[in-house]
Amino acid sequence: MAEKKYYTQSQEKMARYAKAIAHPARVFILDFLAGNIDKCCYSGDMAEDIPIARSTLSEHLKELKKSGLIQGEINPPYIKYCINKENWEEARSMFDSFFRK
Amino acid sequence: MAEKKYYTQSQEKMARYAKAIAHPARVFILDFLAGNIDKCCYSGDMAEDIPIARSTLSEHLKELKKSGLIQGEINPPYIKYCINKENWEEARSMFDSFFRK
DNA sequence: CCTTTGTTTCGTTATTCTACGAAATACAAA
DNA sequence: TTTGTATTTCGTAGAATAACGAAACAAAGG
Repeated sequence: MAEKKYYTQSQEKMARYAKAIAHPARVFILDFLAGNIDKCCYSGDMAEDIPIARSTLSEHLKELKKSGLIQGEINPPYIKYCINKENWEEARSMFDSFFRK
Repeated sequence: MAEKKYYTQSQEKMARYAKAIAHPARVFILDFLAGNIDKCCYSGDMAEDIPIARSTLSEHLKELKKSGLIQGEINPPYIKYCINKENWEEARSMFDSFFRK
């Protein structure tokens, strides 16, 4: 059944990006990765700085990947995480015009 | 018990603002209010454009108020909602520098 | 092949969120 | 005082989130 959508696609997308950022651990991770934008990082690098279970960290990374803000390149035996520049830029400009209204 | 906080106050605050924005209905409301920044709006004005129960709308407004992004002035028999300019500006600049890293 | 290393998935539990309608509140006007 | 209008709070239910440890996986090195 087609639910009646009163909000736009763009508003829905904003909400999705915001949700990805809506947890201190994920803000921390994004800050961490954004500060190393060309270097990228391994999950283990972050695990040393974040005192939560590795499995929990992994779930946060999964959430961020799902949102599109980061991407993970399998680079055995590691997985290299980076900011997804294209989506990061999209989110940046969406938040920018959102707040500029 | 002092939980070990690995994230900063600022990261926590970012997460709180993001959480407020993390629902399409609330993005819609904020767009609505931000577009009428000096005029402000009544809950009923929005209710006409948002096909959800008024009680649900009210809860979203409560969330937004709690986050500090909006404020409600009681102006009987209405309640006038507006963007809280000070916090709005704070959020704007936090997101701005967050994405600019 | 077995082990080690780095990481994710699974199973579970507790908490928080979202939504609704009914009831409550607050004030104005009749 | 009674009625009407605008809005919130309450009670409830179902869905989603967050956290953990145990188990699973995948590749490299012995």
